[in-house]
Amino acid sequence: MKRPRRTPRGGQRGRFCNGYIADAGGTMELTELERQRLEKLQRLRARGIEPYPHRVKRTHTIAEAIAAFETAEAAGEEGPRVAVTGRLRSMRVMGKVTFAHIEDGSGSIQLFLRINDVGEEAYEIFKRDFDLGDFVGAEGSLMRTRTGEISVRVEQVRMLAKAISPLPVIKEKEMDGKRVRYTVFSDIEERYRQRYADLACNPDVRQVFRVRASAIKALRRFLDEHGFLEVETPILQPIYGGAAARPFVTYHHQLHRELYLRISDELYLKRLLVGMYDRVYEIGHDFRNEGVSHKHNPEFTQLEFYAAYWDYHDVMAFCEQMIAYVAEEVLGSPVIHYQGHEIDLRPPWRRVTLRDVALEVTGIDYLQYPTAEELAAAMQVKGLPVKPGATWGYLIDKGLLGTVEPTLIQPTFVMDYPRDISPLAKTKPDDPTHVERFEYFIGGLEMGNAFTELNDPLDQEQRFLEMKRLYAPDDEEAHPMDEDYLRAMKYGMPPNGGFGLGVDRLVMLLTDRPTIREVILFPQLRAKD
RNA sequence: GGGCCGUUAGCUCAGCCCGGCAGAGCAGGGGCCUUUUAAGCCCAGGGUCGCAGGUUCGAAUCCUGCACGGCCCA
Repeated sequence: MKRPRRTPRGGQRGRFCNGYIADAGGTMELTELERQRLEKLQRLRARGIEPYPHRVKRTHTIAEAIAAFETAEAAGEEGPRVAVTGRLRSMRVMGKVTFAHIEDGSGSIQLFLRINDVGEEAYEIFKRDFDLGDFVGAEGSLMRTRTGEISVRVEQVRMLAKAISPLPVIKEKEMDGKRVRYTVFSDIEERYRQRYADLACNPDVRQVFRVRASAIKALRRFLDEHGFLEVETPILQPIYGGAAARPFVTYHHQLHRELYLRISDELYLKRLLVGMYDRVYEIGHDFRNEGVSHKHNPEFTQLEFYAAYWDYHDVMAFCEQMIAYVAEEVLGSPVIHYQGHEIDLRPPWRRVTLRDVALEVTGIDYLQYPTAEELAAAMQVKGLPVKPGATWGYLIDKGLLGTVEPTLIQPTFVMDYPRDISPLAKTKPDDPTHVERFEYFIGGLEMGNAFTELNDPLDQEQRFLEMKRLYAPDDEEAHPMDEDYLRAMKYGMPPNGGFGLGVDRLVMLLTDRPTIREVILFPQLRAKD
């Protein structure tokens, strides 16, 4: 929250020395450095130079300018004349000649300004009133300097947008072909709170979100090419469902009713199968009212798809192809590196039942302990975490699988889950205590969840009723009864396989980031103050 | 929810153990410098030491609480 002015102008010392950005009663407090820049801005205006002009002359992006020079050079021609624009990144003033770098979205280029070329007045203004971080335009011919760097021999330089606040300055140097950085903006909290500043001075962060965008594009392309229809379903829902999670609640004033922010897309997407779309998918945000951690953000991006006439084996085969395709498209290889591990995403992935992998890692065969009490006791003997009052399925899911999860580095399908934690999945034909469900893990992270979807309305109704019995009445993680969903299913839902993917986690994997906040542009943070 | 660590200049950090004038580099200001690239040299400036209490003649430093963040555990 902006605070009102604390003390009258003039008597203050320190960080917020001079109050406000304007005398007109603005509320932006200024630092010493900001005040100096504001003075420069006012000096520009006093000379009739608009620091925020409406229109810009630009003939080339910086990358285009460099390419144009190289073409001309190869043909033995003079360097072409260009007008380029960008953020001022460095300035080396050496008396009557100044070197600077500007950067745009395509790259950076050196400016070479001589007092003889730009004129005395313009040169002095540039030296005195232009700062690192300002957006500027430069016009002139391209050339190589004595050290061989392609540069603009500037004839005209213009202010395009004055920066009042100083960005952290990045200094870097080429050493053995590698870039060594000497100053950085690395305070994690401030990087997230001021992501714009993080992006403005950390090119590797910009790259993360480029990878993110191309991963999502690749997912879409793969699904589109396989006959899936992209749809949009409600985010505001009268009944939440499709996952075990606590929802966010909001209120519609005109309708006088509470609505929930969706925790998954599942029940609406499956309604569409009733409506005769064979293959549908949605990529969007789900919201879960839970704690934040290195792998959880309350708002996250999920891909879900549903395919009629598939079972979970078909989904597995499709999943491993899709993920390998995305890695190949985005990184150029299906073999990736995550947190020091080399991970091979090429199909086929390992397939193992939950029972077997839990036994392998924890030494507990949960079928030997058919009640929650027995299982909890066995887990305690092994020193595994046990939540008091947890159901049998919950113990298996959070306790056993939670222990297994970090060990699953290479892509792994963990199959066949207990029925009571999977109210929307079809039971196994030969084992009514388990369902045809899998979760898949890569790099020690759970990436998603899928099943042969339950399409028997009578069974589905039983499952909803069981949830009511198994969970405490106030447990919001219990799956609520959804009458309209049952009504849809009663019209006939084709057999189908469904699939979910945590897109943020996939991006973590592809960008080798250990925390979800590194791959979400504006992650949720506590309010400061 | 618990444990540990962090919060000092615009940025990155030292100082804290053992209390005694708040420091460095970069950035910014003034000066010199017409091919530099972490440009260089000279000069001067910049701080509510996260916030609130306590101990003390005296607290960035010791103690307590709180806030925010990080790591680990639940």
